[in-house]
Amino acid sequence: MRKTSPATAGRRVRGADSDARAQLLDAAVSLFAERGIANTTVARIAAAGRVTSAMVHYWFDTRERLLDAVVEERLAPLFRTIWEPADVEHGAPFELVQGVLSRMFDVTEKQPWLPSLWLREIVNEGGLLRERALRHIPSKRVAGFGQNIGRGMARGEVNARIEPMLLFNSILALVMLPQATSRIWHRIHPGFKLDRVMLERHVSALLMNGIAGPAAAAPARRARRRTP
Amino acid sequence: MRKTSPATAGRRVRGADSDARAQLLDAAVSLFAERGIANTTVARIAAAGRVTSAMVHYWFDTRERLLDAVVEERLAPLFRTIWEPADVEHGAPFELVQGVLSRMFDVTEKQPWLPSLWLREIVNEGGLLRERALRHIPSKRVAGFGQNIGRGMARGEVNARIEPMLLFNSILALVMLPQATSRIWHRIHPGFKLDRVMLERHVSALLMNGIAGPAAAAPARRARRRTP
Amino acid sequence: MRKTSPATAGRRVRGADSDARAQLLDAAVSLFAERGIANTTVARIAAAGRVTSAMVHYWFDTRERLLDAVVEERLAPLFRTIWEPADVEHGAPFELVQGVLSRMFDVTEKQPWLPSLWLREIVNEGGLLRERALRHIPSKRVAGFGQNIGRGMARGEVNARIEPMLLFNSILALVMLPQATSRIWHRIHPGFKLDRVMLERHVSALLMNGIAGPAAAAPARRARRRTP
Amino acid sequence: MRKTSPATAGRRVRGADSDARAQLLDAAVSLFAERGIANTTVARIAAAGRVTSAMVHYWFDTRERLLDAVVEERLAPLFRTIWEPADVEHGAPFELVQGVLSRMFDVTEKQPWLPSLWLREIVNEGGLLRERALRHIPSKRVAGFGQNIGRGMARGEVNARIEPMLLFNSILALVMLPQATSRIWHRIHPGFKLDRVMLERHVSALLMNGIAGPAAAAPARRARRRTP
DNA sequence: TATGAATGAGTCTTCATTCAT
DNA sequence: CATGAATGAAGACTCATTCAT
Repeated sequence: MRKTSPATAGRRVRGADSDARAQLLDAAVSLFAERGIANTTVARIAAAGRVTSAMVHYWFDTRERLLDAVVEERLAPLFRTIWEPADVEHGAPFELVQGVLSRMFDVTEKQPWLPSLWLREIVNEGGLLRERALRHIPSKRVAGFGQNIGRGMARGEVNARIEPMLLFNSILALVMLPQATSRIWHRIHPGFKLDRVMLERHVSALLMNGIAGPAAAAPARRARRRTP
Repeated sequence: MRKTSPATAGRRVRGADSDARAQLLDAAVSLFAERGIANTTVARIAAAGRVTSAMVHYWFDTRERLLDAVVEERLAPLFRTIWEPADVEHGAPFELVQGVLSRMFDVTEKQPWLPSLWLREIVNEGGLLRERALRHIPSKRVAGFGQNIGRGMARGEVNARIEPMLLFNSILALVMLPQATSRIWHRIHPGFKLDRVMLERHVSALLMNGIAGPAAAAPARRARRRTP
Repeated sequence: MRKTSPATAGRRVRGADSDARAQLLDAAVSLFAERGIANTTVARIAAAGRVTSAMVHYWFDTRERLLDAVVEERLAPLFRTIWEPADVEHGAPFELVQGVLSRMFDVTEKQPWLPSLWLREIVNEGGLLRERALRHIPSKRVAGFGQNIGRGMARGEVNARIEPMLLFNSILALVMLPQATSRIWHRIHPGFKLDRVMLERHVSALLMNGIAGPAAAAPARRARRRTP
Repeated sequence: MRKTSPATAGRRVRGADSDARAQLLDAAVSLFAERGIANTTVARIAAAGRVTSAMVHYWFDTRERLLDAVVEERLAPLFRTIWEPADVEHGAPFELVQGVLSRMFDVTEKQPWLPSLWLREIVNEGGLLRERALRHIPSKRVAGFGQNIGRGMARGEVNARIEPMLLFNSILALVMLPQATSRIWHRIHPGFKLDRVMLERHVSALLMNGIAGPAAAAPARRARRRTP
């Protein structure tokens, strides 16, 4: 028997009810980021949303479907925000990187739970959202991003020692890890305060210089170096 | 009232038993890396070690103590390997970075489970080994590493736009994330094969150029490029 | 403190609502027969009646009272139909049996859910309607039926090897079981189609000959035996 | 992860452990007969076996597998006992019926839970063991039984008004229903005591005379009918 | 050392029931 | 009449842990 419930019926749009649902999704997403999915019970999510766990099942049917909803309604839109504006076909490598980078910072500024979730539950081994999220990651664009960098490298604009296919991974790492781990660094560097501006400058400096590299900085020399 | 068992008695009994114990630790560490600690039951670890879960309790008493053992006997030595040779007081920034970097690669080559565990269970929010591991992380050295970079920056050797306190985090990210997430990238870039040499070159290129920065890399050259 | 609702107020309000109520009772009775009472949720009954489960409670207050209603409004009338015309005091055994038999067939033809419900939920051990239904079963008549057969046996009209008190049970069994189990027999005898005429002939043949017995089958002989 | 447990490991034969398992199966089978499967919780079965419900899962893994075990280890052997000795190819109809009949009585005498279970959970609509049990019912033999009766009828040995395909159903009904419903008849006929001898005589009388029919009761006439 | 049997506490899920609207 | 939202009380199942052997 399929019950008549928001979980299965066509989604409703009117305010009140989506509120409860949305609040639960928010609670879920925060807790998942803080404690990990496997370590977060339905009851805890319910408590964070000031309802009983029966209500979580009322809105999402099962824990698994709650995970589906998290991916489809919270993560997928962010992936789109990051990737849709990227023109991996024609964009210049540096602008492409810069664009992805700043959109990632925009997104994580508003959704502070994202870094932790992305690292632990999506890309890391055994991440509990991996399969689900993969369907919403624009694989072609991500691959296209790598190829774009590769073309830039072939044209001598990009540091030849980096690996184009790994670049996005590196960006992800540089942007997300500090944000997913900020608490532990406070312990190691007491008094240290991470903010977006500082982090963005740091990452941008590392990446942009890293990509450019000595070769790109003086393409002439490389030719010369080879000719003697 | 506490039973006499290897878990509580003085460690290192004789050859045979340390074997069983060591095998269980290996199994645990692999499974934790593959699936996450919260998602790995004692029974599963036991099965991977070809024993019953009662034996896991015989050797480690409780699940919590097993986590202690993982940190103390598997992680702590690796931390020492990475950090002990680092002379954060007197070393030159670039050599320091290079050293840490290559030791991290050495270590992860032999312990492929390390990256996933490090990211998910140690540094990430809610990591289940965080507190335990923190006691074994040489906080002073890590902080000293940042200060060393900071001094390098003051001397104009290091790109002024990076953030010294964040540098080790960035190194960790660049070295570990690709290794903790390799399977998902195979899906996005089919046929792509990650190996140590490639990764080390990539990370090294990004980092070294990134740290050096335009000014430090060849300040004269940039001027030239602009003048023509 | 009890709310004003059709469930508690005097029954029979007006056309429209009794319709909804009657539909729910029909749905309930069908589902109970198909799947068993313990295996049928209020929500499922509601769905079958195209309403919400809250409406089931509106009409019947609780699940238990719904069972009461099923017995009182659906089963009891059928019991009366079957038993009221039976004159267990003066009727002749064969006619009595024949009468009960054909009324059972009449009733089950119109209410195909009856056999399953009767067997599983009324007479079988642990039947969930047993207590409720017992109040509506004309025990005296059923007992009287047995006694009537007993008298017939004493008069030599009825096979002496049968047990009068068991006869109604046997009738019930022969009439109801095939109808409550028709689907499984289709599987064993593919192509077999059970219809009322066939079943009634079969049951009647078994019973009538069975009751009559060898003696009754040749009354002439018995008469002769007596006359000499 | 598959746990190492009796539920999945190859069955053990040594006394002690099978004991606990067998006791639980016994408890299950009794409770299912008394109260119906849908109305019997795992905890209740556990309590009847003087253990916790975790132990039921230890031995049977899931409730569903417990049902499998009930069918395979308790019901299937009884089906075999009843059907294996039946020679539906060559046996004479009356002997065949007599044989099946007495084996059914033998079996139900030792397993008093059988009738209720058989009627409610196997043959009745929505019986929770139907699919499982069907795999162990020797359909060919049951069908062959009907055909045997049919051939007897063609030879004029069997009452032509009965339906051969329905005969086994009728036997089942006559044998099982009284046993599955004995408690309710005590209420209707106070002081009535059902015992095997009485029931067997009754059923046998009904059936044997029923099958034989008027013709068989006076074989002379049949001969005559054929001669003209 | 090693195991099988056992358990208590917790987790997900279902369901009858209530109630404001 | 009718519903959607909400809940408490079960019920199935899992798991770390214990213990006699």
